[in-house]
Amino acid sequence: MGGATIKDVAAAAGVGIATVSRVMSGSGPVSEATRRRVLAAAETLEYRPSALGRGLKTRRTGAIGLLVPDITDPFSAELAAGVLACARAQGCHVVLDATGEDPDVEAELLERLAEQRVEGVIAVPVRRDPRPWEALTRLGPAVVFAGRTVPGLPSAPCVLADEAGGVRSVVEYLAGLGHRRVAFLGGRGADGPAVREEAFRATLAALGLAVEEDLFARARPTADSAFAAAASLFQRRPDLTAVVAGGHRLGEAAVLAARELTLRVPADVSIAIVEDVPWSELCDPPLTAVAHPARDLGYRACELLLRASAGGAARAPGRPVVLATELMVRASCGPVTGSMRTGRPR
Amino acid sequence: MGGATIKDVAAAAGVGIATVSRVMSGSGPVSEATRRRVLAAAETLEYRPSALGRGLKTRRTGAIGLLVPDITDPFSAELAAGVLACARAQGCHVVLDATGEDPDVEAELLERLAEQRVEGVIAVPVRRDPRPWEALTRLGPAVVFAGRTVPGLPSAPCVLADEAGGVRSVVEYLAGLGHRRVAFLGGRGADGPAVREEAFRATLAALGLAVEEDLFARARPTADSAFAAAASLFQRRPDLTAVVAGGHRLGEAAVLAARELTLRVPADVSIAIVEDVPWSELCDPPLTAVAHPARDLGYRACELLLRASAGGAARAPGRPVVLATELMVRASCGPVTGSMRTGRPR
DNA sequence: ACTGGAAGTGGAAACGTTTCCATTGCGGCC
DNA sequence: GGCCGCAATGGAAACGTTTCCACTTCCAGT
Repeated sequence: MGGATIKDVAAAAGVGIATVSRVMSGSGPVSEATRRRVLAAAETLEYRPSALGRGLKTRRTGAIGLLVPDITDPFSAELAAGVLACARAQGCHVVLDATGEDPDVEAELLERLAEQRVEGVIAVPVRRDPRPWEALTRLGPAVVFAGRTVPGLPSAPCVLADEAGGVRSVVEYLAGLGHRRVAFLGGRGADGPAVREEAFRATLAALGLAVEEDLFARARPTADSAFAAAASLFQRRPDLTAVVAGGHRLGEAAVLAARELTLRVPADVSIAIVEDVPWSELCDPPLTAVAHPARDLGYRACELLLRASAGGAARAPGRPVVLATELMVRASCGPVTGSMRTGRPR
Repeated sequence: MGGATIKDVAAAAGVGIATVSRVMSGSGPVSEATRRRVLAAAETLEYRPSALGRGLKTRRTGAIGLLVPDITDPFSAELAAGVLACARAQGCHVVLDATGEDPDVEAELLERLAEQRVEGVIAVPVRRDPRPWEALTRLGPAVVFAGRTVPGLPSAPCVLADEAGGVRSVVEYLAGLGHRRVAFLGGRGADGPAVREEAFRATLAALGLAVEEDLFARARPTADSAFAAAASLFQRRPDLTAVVAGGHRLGEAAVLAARELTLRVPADVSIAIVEDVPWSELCDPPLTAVAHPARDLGYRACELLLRASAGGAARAPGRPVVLATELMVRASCGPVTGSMRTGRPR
């Protein structure tokens, strides 16, 4: 019942275990007759080579660790789908875990993955501290960051979305529609990467628009906090004509808050969000959004990882791989009109 | 560089490997002084016990395979989150894979998991054929089905949502609002489990409502097909007053088709969907839906699995665990009024 | 016919653990 | 004052594989 071993197969086929191994892995020279006998025996005994024994001997497990903040989040899920696709194609398997944006959980999961002797780890990192990552690398596994970087590790291989470009494109789009008072709804803490807010400010400046601190709102990463931030923003600045939400949770909050305050979108206020989600086109009106290539990010991260763990030390330090974002123009942003909210009468 | 082994630690601490093993696993009696020396040595050498060596010896890997159709789907993702939560609490890790609703992929992934010597598999099964599952069980791993069953395996442990109850509750709700001509938008093939359509028919019958075949539409599992099915349904039966979508993809299609045909929801037609999704409340109007306890399903499936693989043969055949669904009443369903579409004039 | 080499095969070591068993002190009990 | 038993420890076998090496055929080339 405990599963047949290579010895059982060897005995059943009347050959040595080395020969069985050669047949199963297709490595050495084996006569056709022997191969058939071995295969038949393996079939009969329902033999499945043990990845444990093999891994122990070859020091290769074919395991990849994947650490995302929350598999329930569409970004994480798409990323995971990309990793799975690439891993499967390369004959690897993926050990998934969720950090919940908690640095301590992240550190513990890294320990576990190290024990599992994964060949590499793909992570959307939480911890700003580079040491756990350095420690893991020293232990063996390659590490590739996806979607975010760790400040202290500028040379670590990573695959990123072009956040700055995405934010720039949406701000330029809004400016082109005539918007001058554009608010930014950002995250506080680990959630909303500050990179989006930075890019927002930079684009405003580049376009020669005023940067009013009053038009920035920040929320903690809970639905309530996001809603409160959005609502208070709308009430504080009745003259704003557009808002960019720096994350899909924040986008939800903006939509809900606008609806609560009976603001018409886009007649009264334009809304754009930075992380596109499947439901943007189901909203009424459909939401204009910056789409991240999450699946590609995952696929590329996995490619990079496998190349790194195969190539060994020969790998170059490597610039970050940056994948383009795409502005999905839908219906939630409109031109500024004279009749807009508290804008000056035409 | 290849990582320190238990021997290295033993040498560094001046003890035998057995003692190191006892310290690391906290099993046997070890003097406090020795324990400290060993721990210090392990720390210095950055020793991480190898799960490979341990697994080989103990025949326990702590690995759980998780097979979902598509990790990108909210149901799968929530299920996975539940499994992860339970697995982590029990010190297990999860090997994730996506079947893409393809029976052959599913079979191949099962082979791989068997080689990995997972202790069990949690699966949203695709294949109607019970044999691959029986074969896997014979090899050792326990199997728990989640969300669906395999027709040929009535006694296999499984954790299900109360699909029938959910459908019944939404149909009764619609009937209570005065709806008499309620359409059902279902899936064809593996996607839309026929169990929902069956429950729909049964409830109609129980309520004494006519079951008109003309009010059933079926779509292949693509967005285009779903949209086409929904649109043609609305056009074919302008007199229908409500539609139940038997899946969230189909619900999307219904919403989009209604919008395309400029039907007002719920004034012209009421829409309800069977699988709740995060964006139902963001829709305008928010969608009434039957919510599945996907995360609990995953958690319970994992509990069941671990109990089965621990208890060994002592496990009872076990009735399926059925978890309640919940009708989330939102705004997309309204009472039937005389002015409704092509209903008789008041 | 003899030899060099290749094809085909089996034995045995090694991978890193856990665990059984044996060994050594040692204190307490009769 | 011996003896029993327990705490503390180390040695060695076993888990299932891969792979190096050695060995036997057998064939082609001389």
